[in-house]
Amino acid sequence: MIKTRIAPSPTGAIHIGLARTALYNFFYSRNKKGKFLLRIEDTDRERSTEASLNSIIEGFKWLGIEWDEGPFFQSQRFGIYKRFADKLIEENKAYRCFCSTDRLRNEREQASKEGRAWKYDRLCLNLTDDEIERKLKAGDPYVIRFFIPNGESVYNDLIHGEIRKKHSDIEDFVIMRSDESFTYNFSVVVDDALMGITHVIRGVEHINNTFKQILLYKALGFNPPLFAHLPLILGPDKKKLSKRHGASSIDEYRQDGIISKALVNYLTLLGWSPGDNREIMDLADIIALFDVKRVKKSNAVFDKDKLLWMNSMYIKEMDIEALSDEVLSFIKHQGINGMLSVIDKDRDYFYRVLELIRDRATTLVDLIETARIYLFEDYDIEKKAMKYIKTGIEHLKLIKQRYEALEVWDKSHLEEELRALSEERGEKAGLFIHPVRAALTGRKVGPPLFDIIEVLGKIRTIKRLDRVINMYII
RNA sequence: GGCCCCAUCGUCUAAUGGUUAGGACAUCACUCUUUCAAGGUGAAGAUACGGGUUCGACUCCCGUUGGGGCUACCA
Repeated sequence: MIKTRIAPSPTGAIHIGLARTALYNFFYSRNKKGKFLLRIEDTDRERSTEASLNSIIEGFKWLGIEWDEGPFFQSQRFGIYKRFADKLIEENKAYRCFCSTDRLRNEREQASKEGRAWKYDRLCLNLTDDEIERKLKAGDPYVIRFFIPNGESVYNDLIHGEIRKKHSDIEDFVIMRSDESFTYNFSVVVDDALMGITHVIRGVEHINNTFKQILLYKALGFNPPLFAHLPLILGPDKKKLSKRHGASSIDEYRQDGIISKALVNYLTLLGWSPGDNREIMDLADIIALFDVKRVKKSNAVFDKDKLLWMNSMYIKEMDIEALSDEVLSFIKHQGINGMLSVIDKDRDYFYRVLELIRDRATTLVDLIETARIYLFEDYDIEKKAMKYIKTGIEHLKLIKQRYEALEVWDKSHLEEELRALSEERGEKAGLFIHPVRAALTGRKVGPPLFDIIEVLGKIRTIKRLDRVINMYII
């Protein structure tokens, strides 16, 4: 059985790249009927935070990502790593290094100034047992470095094919820090091996690490898993997407009123496509079709416009109940006051309002702002709408009288009545239509007028017309 | 600098070595229409460059250029 994992480090909110990697791992495991696990890589004590951990878990849940095992925490597994590190030292596959960070930094700086490459010079490899013993006794701080043997490594990347690298290009990297915590490359190998991960799917920035890790797998006596390296998601400037680019965490999109299904759908298509021209796909479709073999090699620029378009498609085409649920949970998540009780009072009316306004909304924020107008009677009247009202005040009075007397309240009767009135007066229907929309919604533009009036119902309509007319009586 | 990865419209992408190089977003035009959208129709828009291999190359090989990533006691 295959097993994949997502292994975030809790040093910030879920950014777009992490979300997509998680999604691909999740899809792949589901497609292959395997398992998917969550592991928190909190070996960096300095940067890991509880807040970040919570927002990652909450974010994955929002995206609909479900893990079968975990979360596991690397910070709780140092004992395990220690055993394997000790074993490597015993077998002379790793060694203690007492070099000061100052010396290392100076060497590196000097080398880069002279335009030459530098890797650790193995000074401490030549230490005699006596010297090591003495330093240990003196309590000198040390790190453990992994000894890179001579040779070359090759592996077959599921996306990129065969990639090779000479060991002479890899340095004896640190696996245990001087504070006895373990570095990423080491803990990730021990964990992936022990947890039975069969497929490691992650960003291309890890290709170089892959060779270090494969060497570690072998030194430790484990079989390496299969690797698939995903293309990067870039900002508009074609640099790796980051905080610099504005909204780079999924939380920001959530707050902007993006529906998680739309975000998932969009992210899925950044680097992968099913091969036919399908774009709008639900989770079941994606899982059924997903395969890492179809993942692109080249990086992709994140296009917010297309995300917004996709979000608007979801808003337009979702079941009305599902859309309502999205709106409700958004309101709760954002802590918007006063709306929930009004919606609950008349759920059917809310559905009709959503149906009326959904076509014109791009985000949940738009949707809620517009819904407000229909839900509350104290809606504001925009300047542009006010102009229509001013010039059309007499028409408003006339149509109000007619509508008060109207018995069948549906859009065809409403339209008939208004058109009859305008014809009687030899005027264009627009002279009525525009002021009425302006009066009823406070907006110059919006849905077709008779749809608005039908949804509003007779009571609200008359009340709203009165309110506006009265503004001019005083 | 060294190592590694990548290269189709502005962007996301499709194309067993044989297609008028397809679709989507964005843009523009037309259409529908009481407004604004949506929808419909259409336009414009790409194989980075140079060499090979081949009857035939977006596709395979080499080089150039360009872009990106990594180069820590971060992950």
